[in-house]
Amino acid sequence: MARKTSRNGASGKRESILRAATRVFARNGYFNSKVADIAREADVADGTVYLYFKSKEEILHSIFDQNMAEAIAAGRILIEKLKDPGEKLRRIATLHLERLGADRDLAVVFQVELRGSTKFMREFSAAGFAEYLSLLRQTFEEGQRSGVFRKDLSAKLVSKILFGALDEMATNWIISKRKYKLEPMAEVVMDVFLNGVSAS
Amino acid sequence: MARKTSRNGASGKRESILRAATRVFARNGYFNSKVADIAREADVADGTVYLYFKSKEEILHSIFDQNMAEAIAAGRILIEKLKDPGEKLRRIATLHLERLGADRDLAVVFQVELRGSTKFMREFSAAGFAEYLSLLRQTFEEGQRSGVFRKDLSAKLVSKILFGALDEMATNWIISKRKYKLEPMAEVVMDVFLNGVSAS
Amino acid sequence: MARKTSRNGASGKRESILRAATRVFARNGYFNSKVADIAREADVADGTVYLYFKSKEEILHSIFDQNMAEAIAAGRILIEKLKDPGEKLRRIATLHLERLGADRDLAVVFQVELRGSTKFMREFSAAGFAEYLSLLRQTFEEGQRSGVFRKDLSAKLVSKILFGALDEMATNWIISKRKYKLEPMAEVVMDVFLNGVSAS
Amino acid sequence: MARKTSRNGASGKRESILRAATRVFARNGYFNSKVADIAREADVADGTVYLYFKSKEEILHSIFDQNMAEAIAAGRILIEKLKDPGEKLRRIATLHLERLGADRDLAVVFQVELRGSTKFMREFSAAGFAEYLSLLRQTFEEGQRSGVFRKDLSAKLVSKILFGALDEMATNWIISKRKYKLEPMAEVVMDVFLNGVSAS
DNA sequence: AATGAATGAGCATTCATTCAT
DNA sequence: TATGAATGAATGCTCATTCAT
Repeated sequence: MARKTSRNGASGKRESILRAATRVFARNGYFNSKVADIAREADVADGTVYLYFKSKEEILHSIFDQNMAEAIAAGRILIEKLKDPGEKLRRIATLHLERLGADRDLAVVFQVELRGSTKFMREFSAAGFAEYLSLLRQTFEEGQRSGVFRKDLSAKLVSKILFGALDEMATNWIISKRKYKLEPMAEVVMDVFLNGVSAS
Repeated sequence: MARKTSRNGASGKRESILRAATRVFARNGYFNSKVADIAREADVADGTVYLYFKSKEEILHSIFDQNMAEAIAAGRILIEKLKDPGEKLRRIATLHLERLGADRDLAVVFQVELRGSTKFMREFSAAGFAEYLSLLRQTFEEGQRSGVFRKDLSAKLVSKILFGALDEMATNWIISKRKYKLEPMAEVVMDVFLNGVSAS
Repeated sequence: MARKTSRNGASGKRESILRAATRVFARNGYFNSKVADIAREADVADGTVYLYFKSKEEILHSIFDQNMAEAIAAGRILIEKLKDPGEKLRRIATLHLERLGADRDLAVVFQVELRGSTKFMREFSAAGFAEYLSLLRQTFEEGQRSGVFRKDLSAKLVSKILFGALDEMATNWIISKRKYKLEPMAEVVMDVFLNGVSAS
Repeated sequence: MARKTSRNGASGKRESILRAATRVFARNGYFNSKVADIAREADVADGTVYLYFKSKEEILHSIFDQNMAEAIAAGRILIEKLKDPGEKLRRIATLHLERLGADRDLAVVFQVELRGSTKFMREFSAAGFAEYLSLLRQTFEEGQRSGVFRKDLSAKLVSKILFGALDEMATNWIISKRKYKLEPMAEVVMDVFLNGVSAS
């Protein structure tokens, strides 16, 4: 038991720093956050941060990578058993806004802090983001093949349109002064989207 | 005459700094750009920048404000004479991507550099951006009243969906390794969008 | 006059930092000296140091380069009019210990702080130091040609022996607890040295 | 037996760390060498270093102390049976350069790394170095009494001159780009030196 | 004796901004 | 208006040392 706690304590420290960083970045912005702030929030010494991450920037990237990987994995499992491509996209869209809506700090980091550099945007594009877009595109193409979606549309472009719409919902939710649930927005987006891309 | 030249010289210097800053921000990112870089690029002394702008941040905001105001004004003129709300939206969308597609540096600043702070995102929301969304919403509502657009949709949400889709087109164009024209993307977006929101 | 003061003030700032650094390095050692200490001692802001020097290390190198160049120039002038090579070496040796003996801080930097890195030792060797050794060697060779010095000795080795002996005098003077004049040591060294290398 | 092995193992570890440190210091310089580097090179854990040495600085001092003590002991044995003071000094000088010439890493530590701090230079002076100089001085005085060396010279100064000359040979050997044997330099130094200090 | 994870003090350098000229 | 030398606050990262195991 003690050993298990110890083991958890060890790997838990990495997680702890990651969660602390998400809170701190969301609160102050990436550039205004000091590594010392993150360390204090995670209740570790400054130097300890560097036992788990090479740099402040790597922390930011790790937040993205880890969450993106989880989201994609969750999405794949969710649609695995479904047949209807439209329904699949609906589930993915809902999951997208559900996850961000469940953790405002994470949402701020994803919608705001991660966007501030061309450098990151390129890696962002290259890494998990491309895979996410790819998941959308493949599902759309499936629908095109099965005849439920218009074949005259570029699946690639269409998936960007869908992503852009969802992304804007999330960003607006972040900066909005009003409190509302993010996840239901998925329905509206999918209503317009599916209506726009359906065959016949 | 001398005074007029002087006036022009002065305002010309402000413009010159703004253009220089756009290039520098696009090249190095806002946080990595030094005021001294901007001054050198604009061919003025460091201190001169502060005769026209209160801070480095104000330069960034001015780039946004000025371009946003121009874009909205241009958009209003463009749709003034048009009757069809769908056509109006199409023109606005095309203008949106046309302007960004015509100036990659400006596009980088708009799509990347301006996104990196919650602080700015809020002001961004408060200022010209709200007005732009409002232009989209009013035009959509016009279409709802005239019966061409579905009345069961929230105009506010729908305008965000459209903006998000266009915004994503622009961002992808920035980070894409491939060279292509941005402006034609407006057609595809409008195709899906109008199909999705049209009544009947 | 005011302009002259101003001009001096400008270039004087560089000198001022150099002198301050010599004092600080001598007092605390190079590695324990903070740039902030140097700035305070020179009565300028921390950042001002970097208007005149690229790095802390460059300050150390500049102290060496500048003083070495001065010493060599002074040495050349001193021996210019002399005929006897033995007398020339005697004058150089005296100047060597005179200069170091006149400025204990400078001596500490030369004898101790500059020696602490192979990196510097190589540059040290490559730069002014080589020129100094060369001055000794040429003078010795002159004496060999004129028949006053033994021809069976390697001028290069002999000049290192002389330098080593003088260098050790200086180092011992630095670390000695007793107060004594450094410069007179030159006589003793030259006595043994000239006696050791004289022909016949 | 087990205990003896254990004892050997233990003291062997101390030696191992000392040798590792000599390599590491020679390679990177004292200030750029991390205790972790030394530990890795010695194949022990970081903390283990502190079971044998109080601090990083103590390691450096131990390298000096241990080698200096060995060198002096070896020197004493070497001259024990000799009669001629000149021959004694010759043997000591040769041993001096022989030892350094046999271990370049050790030579780098002795000639470069140990010189970088006034603090150490003082202790350096106080400790084994003084004893070494004293050995030279006593031998020289022996020669003065027996009439082979000039009586008008200060034995203390003369021993510093000899040390300085040998020291410079060693330092030059370290920083030289050319590969050559260090030990033969002793002959040349002794030639000049003995010629310079011999009576009549 | 040995380990190595954790600590936290310490610092060179940058750069937005000011202001005397 | 324009200059650019001077300022000084601000911080990511390193690494010698400790100590619980």
